[in-house]
Amino acid sequence: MTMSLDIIFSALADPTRRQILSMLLEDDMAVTDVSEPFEMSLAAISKHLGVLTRSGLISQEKRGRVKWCKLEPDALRDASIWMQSFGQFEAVNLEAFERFLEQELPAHPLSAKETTPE
Amino acid sequence: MTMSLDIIFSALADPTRRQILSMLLEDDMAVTDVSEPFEMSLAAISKHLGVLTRSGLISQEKRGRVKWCKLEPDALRDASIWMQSFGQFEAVNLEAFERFLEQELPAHPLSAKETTPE
DNA sequence: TCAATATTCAACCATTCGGTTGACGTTTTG
DNA sequence: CAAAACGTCAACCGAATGGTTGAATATTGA
Repeated sequence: MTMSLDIIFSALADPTRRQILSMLLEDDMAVTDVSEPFEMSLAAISKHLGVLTRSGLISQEKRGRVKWCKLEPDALRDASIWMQSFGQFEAVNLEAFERFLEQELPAHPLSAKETTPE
Repeated sequence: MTMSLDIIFSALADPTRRQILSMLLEDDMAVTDVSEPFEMSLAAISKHLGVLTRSGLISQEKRGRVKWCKLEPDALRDASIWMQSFGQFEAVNLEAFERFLEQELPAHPLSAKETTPE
C-alpha cells in the first residue's frame, strides 16, 4: 500500500498536517479533538485528515459516531529511503535536533490528553 | 541556512524536481542540460530550478552565460530528521523520545542507514 | 559587429489548494 | 422522541502551482 512520493511529500508540505501527525504520535485521536488546537473550522481539519488518509500517513476508523485517527508511520518509509539516497549529509547533531523539536512539534499537547478512548 | 519544512517538502513533492535532484547527484549541470531529458519548456525547468534554489536543495552559480546547478544535500537533513521522528520511533511519547535522544544520540547518530564507510 | 547560445521575464491560462459557510446524515443521550 | 454531538459534503472563494509562449538580456564566438 505504498503511496507515491508526490502524495506523501505534498501531504507533509503543510504545517497543519505536520502538527496533526505530531499530535498523533502521542495517541490516537478523534477528529473533533484533533481540531481543537487549531483556529480553523472543523471542516478544514476534516479535509486535512482526508489528505493524510489518502497519503497513507494516517488511517481512520469509525466507531460509533466517533472517527478515530491513527498515525501510520510506515508510510514514511519510502520517502525516507528516497531522501537517504541523497544522504551525504553528515550525522545529525543534537542541537539541531532539539531546535527542531521546539520549533516544529506542538508546544502544548505534551500535557495529558484528557479524552479517554473507549 | 535551514529552510522551512513547508518549503522543502513542497519542493520535493514534484516528480520533475525530484528527477532533477537525482540528475544532480551525479554531477553539476547547466540549466539547458538539466532541461534536456524533459518534455517541457526550458522556462518551466528554469522555474523548477528556482523553486529548488529557494528551498536550498540546490545552489546556482553563473559563470559566463552558463548557470551551473549544484546539489546541496545538507538541505535535506532537517526534513530527514523530522521524518525519522515518525518512522523510527512510532508510538513513543515525546518525553520518552527526548530521553532516548539524549542518551542515544552522541553514541549513535540518527542519520541512520549506515552508508558504506569510505 | 552580428548571430547564436544560455537563461530569465512577463503575461497568461487551467488546475489545485486551503480555507469558509451552511446543510445534511448518523449516532448518542436526556 | 427530540436534541446534541460528530463528522462530511457541496458550493464557493482567493491564492498558489505548473505549465505555455514570446520578448528581453547577457555572453560568447565567427
